[in-house]
Amino acid sequence: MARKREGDKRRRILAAATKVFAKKGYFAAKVSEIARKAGVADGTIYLYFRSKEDILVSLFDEVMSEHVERAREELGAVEGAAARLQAIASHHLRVLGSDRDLAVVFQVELRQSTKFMERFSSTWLRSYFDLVGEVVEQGQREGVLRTEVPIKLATKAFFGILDEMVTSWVIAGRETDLTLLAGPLCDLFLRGAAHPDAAASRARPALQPVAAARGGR
Amino acid sequence: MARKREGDKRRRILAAATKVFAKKGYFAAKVSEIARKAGVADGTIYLYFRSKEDILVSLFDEVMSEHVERAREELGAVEGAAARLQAIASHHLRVLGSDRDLAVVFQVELRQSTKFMERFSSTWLRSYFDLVGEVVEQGQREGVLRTEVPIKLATKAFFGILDEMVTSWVIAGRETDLTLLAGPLCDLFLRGAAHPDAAASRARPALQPVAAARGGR
Amino acid sequence: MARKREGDKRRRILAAATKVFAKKGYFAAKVSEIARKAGVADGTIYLYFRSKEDILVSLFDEVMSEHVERAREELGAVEGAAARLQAIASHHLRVLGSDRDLAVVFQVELRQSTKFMERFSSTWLRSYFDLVGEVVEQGQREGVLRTEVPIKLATKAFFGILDEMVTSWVIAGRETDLTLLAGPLCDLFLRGAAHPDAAASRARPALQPVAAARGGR
Amino acid sequence: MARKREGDKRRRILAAATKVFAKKGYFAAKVSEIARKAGVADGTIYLYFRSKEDILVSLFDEVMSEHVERAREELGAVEGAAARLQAIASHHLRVLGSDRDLAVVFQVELRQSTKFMERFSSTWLRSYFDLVGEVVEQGQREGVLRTEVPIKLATKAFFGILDEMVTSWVIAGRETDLTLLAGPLCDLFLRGAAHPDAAASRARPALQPVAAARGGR
DNA sequence: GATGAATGAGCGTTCATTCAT
DNA sequence: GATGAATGAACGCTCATTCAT
Repeated sequence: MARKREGDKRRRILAAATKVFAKKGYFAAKVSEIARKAGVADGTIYLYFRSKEDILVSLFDEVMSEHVERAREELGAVEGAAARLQAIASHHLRVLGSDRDLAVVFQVELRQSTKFMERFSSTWLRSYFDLVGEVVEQGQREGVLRTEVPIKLATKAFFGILDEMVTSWVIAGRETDLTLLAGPLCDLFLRGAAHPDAAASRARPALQPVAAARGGR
Repeated sequence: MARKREGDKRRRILAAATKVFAKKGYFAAKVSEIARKAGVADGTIYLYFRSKEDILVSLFDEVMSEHVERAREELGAVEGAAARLQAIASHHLRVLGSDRDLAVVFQVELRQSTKFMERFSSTWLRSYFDLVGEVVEQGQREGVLRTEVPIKLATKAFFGILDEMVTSWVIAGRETDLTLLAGPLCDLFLRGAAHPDAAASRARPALQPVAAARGGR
Repeated sequence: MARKREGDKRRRILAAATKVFAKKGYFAAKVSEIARKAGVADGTIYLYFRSKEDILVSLFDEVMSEHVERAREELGAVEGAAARLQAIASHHLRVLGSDRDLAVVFQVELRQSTKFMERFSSTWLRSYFDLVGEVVEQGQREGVLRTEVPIKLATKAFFGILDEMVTSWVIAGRETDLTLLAGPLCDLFLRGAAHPDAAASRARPALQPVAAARGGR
Repeated sequence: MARKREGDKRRRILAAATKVFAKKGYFAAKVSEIARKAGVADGTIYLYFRSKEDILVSLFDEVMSEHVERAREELGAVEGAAARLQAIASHHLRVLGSDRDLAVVFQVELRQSTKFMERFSSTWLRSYFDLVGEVVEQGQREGVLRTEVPIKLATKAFFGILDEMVTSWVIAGRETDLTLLAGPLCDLFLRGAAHPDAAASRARPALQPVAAARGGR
C-alpha cells in the first residue's frame, strides 16, 4: 500500500474497511486485513476507531450524513412532488450504484443484526424517511398525490422499492446502470401498476388507513 | 432436561434456534444455548444438523418450501390480478406477522452475508418472484395492468414494498397487526400514489423499459 | 459386513480394529468405524471391551500370547543356539510379515505412548526377551557364543535388528518377503559385520560389560 | 508470567513442548499446558507455530538438522570403518542419552502414526542411513568389513541396535549412562555374537543377499 | 445379548484488542 | 502518533461411552 498524503489515515481505513467488509462480510473481515489494505499497523486502527464495530458504524454515519445532506441540497432546485421523488430516487440509485462495495456494505453488512438495524433505523433512515415524508405530504397538500394513501405507508413503500432495486442489483452482480431505474420506478410508484380504466384498480379501495400503516420505525 | 414426546427433537431445535437467532443474531448465537433451549445436549444438535449454519439454512428452507407451496394453493381460489396480488400480500404478511422471531430471522439474520443472500435469492426468492411475475403478466394480458410497466420491475417493487413493511414492523417492535396493511399496500401498488387527475402523474412516463429493469436477481 | 457365524463377534471386532488402527492410527480411529466394519452396533463393542484402549491392548495381548507360545513350541524341535536364533527370527518375521495391518499396529500404533510401551515391555516383550536370553545363555554355556558379550546386550541387539527390519518393511510399503531376511540377519548377528581377519574387528574389545547393558526393560 | 530475556520464546515453547509431550504423549498434551510451561499465552504459540503438530515436527526437524550435521563433523577426524561406526554410536547415544525428555519424544511420540513415521523416514532417517551406509561401504572397499553382508541390511541392523538401546533406556527409566554401551555394541555388531571357532557361526551362511534386504525405507 | 440415539466433556485455534517501545 | 508482538477469552464440533428399549 503506497503511503498517500499524511493524515488521511482515517479515510484510508474506512475505504479499506468498505472493501474488506464487502468481500468477506463483517464477521469474517479481519481487522488486520483492513489494516494491511489501509497501509497502517493493526494498532493504528484503534487510534481512529474504538472497535471493529465502530468502523462499520462510522462508515455508515459518515457516508449517510453526507448523502442525506446532499440529497436535501439537490431537492432545493426541484419543483413538484413527482419531480422531487424522482430526484430522491436518482440520488439514491446514483450514490449506491456508483460504488458496488459501498452498496454491498449498505444492503447486506449493515443488516447483520437487529442492533445495527435499530441504530440504522433510528438515525439516518429516520431522517431519510422524514425527507421523503415531507415531499409526500407536500404533494398531498398540493393535490398532486392522493390523500387516501397514508403518508407513512407511501414513504416506506417508496423506500422499499428503491431498497429492493439496489439489493437486486448487488446480488445479481451484473454491470447494469442502476440510475436508469429511477424513471420507471417513479412512474410505477406514482401511477400504479393497474391500468387506469380497469375496474380492478378500484375494486378494493383502501377503506381503512390502518394504525399499523402509521407506525413509525 | 425433560424428555418430551419423541422425534420432535429436530423441530424443537429449529424452534429454539429461531428464538436464539432472533434475540442474539446468528453469529452471537451459541450452539450450546440453542441446545439448552431445545432441551437436548450440545452433541445432539449434530445428529440433526451438519453445522450451525446448516440450522439457519434448514430453518429457511423448510419454512419456505411450506409457505411458497401454501401461497400457490391459496391463489388457486382467487380470480383476477388485483385480488391475487392482494392474496399474496395477505399471505406474506400473515406468515411473517404471526411469528416475530421467525420474521426477525428472515428479515435480518438471513441477510447477513452475501453467501446467504445469494442462496436465498437463487432458491425460494426466485420461485416467489416467479409467482408474482406470473400474476403480473397475466394481469397485463387481461388488460388489467399497464403494459408499460416492465414485469420484473413490478415484481421487485411489489416484493420490495412487502419486505419493507415487514422489516419496519420487526424493527419497530410494536404489537400491530401486519396483515391489515395488505389492502392499503395493494391499493398503492395498483393505483399509485398520484392523484389520477394530476398532470404530475403523467409528467414523466416510463420512456425506456430499461435493460436493468429486466435483470433477474 | 456379512453376518458370519455367531459368537465370533469378539474376533470380528479385533479384526476390524486391526484394519482401522492400521489405516487411521489409534487416535484417529473411530469406535463407530470399527463397529461398522465388524458388523455390530457401536454399543456392542462395549459388551466385549471396556474401552477403545482396551481393544488395542487386547489385540496385542491375544496376538502375543499366541505367538510367544508358538515360538516356544517351534524351538522345541531345534538344536543349537544358532539354529534356534534363526528359528526365532523366522517366526518373528513370518508372523508380522504375513499381515501388514497387524504389523502396522505392532510397529507403530502400539508405540503411541510411554504408557503402552511400558505395558508392552513389562509383559510379552519381557517373556520374548527371556526366550531369546535363554537361547543366548545356553549358547554361551555350550561355547558357541562369545561370553564377552553381555546377554542382555545380545538379546536387545537381536530384537532391535528384527524390529528395525519389520519397521522398515512397514514404512516402505513394498511387497517384499520379510522372511527372506532371517538368514542374512542371523549371519550378521552371529558372525558380525567385520571381516574376521581384519585387525579392526579386534581393535576395540568390549572391555567393560557395563551395568547399563544389563538393565532390564 | 515472568518476561524472560527476549526472542527466546520459540526456544522456550519447544523446550516446554518437549517436556509436555514426553510426560503426556502427543495427543494428550494440551496446547495450553505447553503455553503455561513456556510462560506465554496460548495464542502466542501460534505466532511461532502453525499448529500443535507443527510444534512436534519442528522439534524433530531442528534437533535433527543440528545433530546429523554435527555427527558428520565428528566423523571428519576419525579413520577406519570400525572407529567411525563407534563414533556414530557414541554420538547417537550421547545426544539422546543426555536429555531423557527429548529421547522420549524421539523414541515414542514421533512414532505414533505412520504419517510421522513416513516423514521421519524420508528426511533425517534417510540422511542418517546414508551416513552409516557410506561408512559400511567404505569399510567393505577397504576390506575391513565382510562384503557378503548387504549394505542396507548392515545399516538397518546397526540403527536397529542403537535404537533399541535407546528405547530400552527410555522405558526402563533408570539413570544409567547410555554412552557406555557404544563400545560393547560396536564389538557385537562387528565381531558378532558367535564364538569365531564355533562351527555354528558358519552353519548358515547368508546364501542369498535377498531383494528385501536392499529395500530402502 | 444387542442396539444406536443421546450425551457432554474437552480442546485447538482465532482474532479483536492492548500496550511497551 | 505509530507500531506489531503479545494476549487470552471464547466456541463450534467430535466422539468415546452410556443406557433405555
